[in-house]
Amino acid sequence: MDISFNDIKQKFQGCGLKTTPQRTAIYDALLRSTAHPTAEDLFDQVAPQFPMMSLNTVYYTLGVLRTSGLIHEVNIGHTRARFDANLSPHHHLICVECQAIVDVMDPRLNRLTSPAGIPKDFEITSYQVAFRGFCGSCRRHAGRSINHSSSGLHPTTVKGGLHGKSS
Amino acid sequence: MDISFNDIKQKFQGCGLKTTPQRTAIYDALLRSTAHPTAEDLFDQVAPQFPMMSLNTVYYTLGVLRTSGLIHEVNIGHTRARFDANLSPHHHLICVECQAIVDVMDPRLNRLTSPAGIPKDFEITSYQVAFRGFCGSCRRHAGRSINHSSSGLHPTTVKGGLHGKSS
DNA sequence: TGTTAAATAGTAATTATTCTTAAATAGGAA
DNA sequence: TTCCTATTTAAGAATAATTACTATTTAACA
Repeated sequence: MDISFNDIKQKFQGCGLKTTPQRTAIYDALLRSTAHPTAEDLFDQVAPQFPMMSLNTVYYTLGVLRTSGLIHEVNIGHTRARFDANLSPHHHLICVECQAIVDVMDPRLNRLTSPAGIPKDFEITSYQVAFRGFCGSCRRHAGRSINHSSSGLHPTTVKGGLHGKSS
Repeated sequence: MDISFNDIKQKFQGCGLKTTPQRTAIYDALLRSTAHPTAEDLFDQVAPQFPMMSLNTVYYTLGVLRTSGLIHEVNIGHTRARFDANLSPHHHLICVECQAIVDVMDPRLNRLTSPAGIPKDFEITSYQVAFRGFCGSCRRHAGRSINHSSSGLHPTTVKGGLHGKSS
């Protein structure tokens, strides 16, 4: 996920965006991260290089990048927006304790077929699976043992498909 | 999805909750709805019966019901929380234009298996698929024709499983 | 190099939600 | 049935995240 300044400049130009130092730094920070940072996370990360920068600029920049399709907004809970520069189709694993978001790149999840029983005139343009649970450190901290049956998930990966046995 | 006052009373008692008129009305309104209303939606719906009620009570009540496991909070975007009294496992279809949320009950979606490539110590407790797109009325209003290929979804439902052909 | 539309930074405003507190009340005990 | 108490309600204040407004600055193009 390494990218040069010129790559970023080209992407910005391709979207008709000016290449400013702040914008470049924010987008670069997001490209380097897999943690799905908040606007404030990015501000904290970039602010040392730009002592005059305002949090507002981060929000504005993220809005522009999102509108241009260079980044995605990921929402887990309604408290704050999280951002992601990984545009390849993927899904998320969310720790309900510490709110960590981990990318799930299993390509089989990208082959779901249209669900049954939905309005015929609804046009689906994308979908995402959000897996929720407890990350390792939160689980250990709480003294939880793993109990896969509670998820409704099959404990092991089934070769060749995402479905379990028909019930 | 019809439920009597005594059913509600029993559910509240089972969770150690007092059966107050406001709480009953809020939960009843949520049970009758499939629109995944916001706290304010519910307030508007219930307020005529309780002119003195405050929005605060709705928030408090929804918090109590959620903690008791009687309702779920559904988040689409970070702007506001939406609520759902439908506890049976299901998924959602979200209109990115008008923010409508439609339940997707296709049982095949409840049989996904553990995704590959995730940390071994992460315990998944649940998952949900969020399908995004344009509902009929928003699509017609914007003059969009249906283009299923943009979703990565197979246009037709494949009998017997959720996966498409292996590529 | 000059021009201009876009971007930045600072401040204020807005929105959704939570906190605090006092009064009211449901539900169990006497 | 009446009393007691913890819970619930309502009202207003407070908070957190985000957006709006505006003057200044700057990147990109001519």
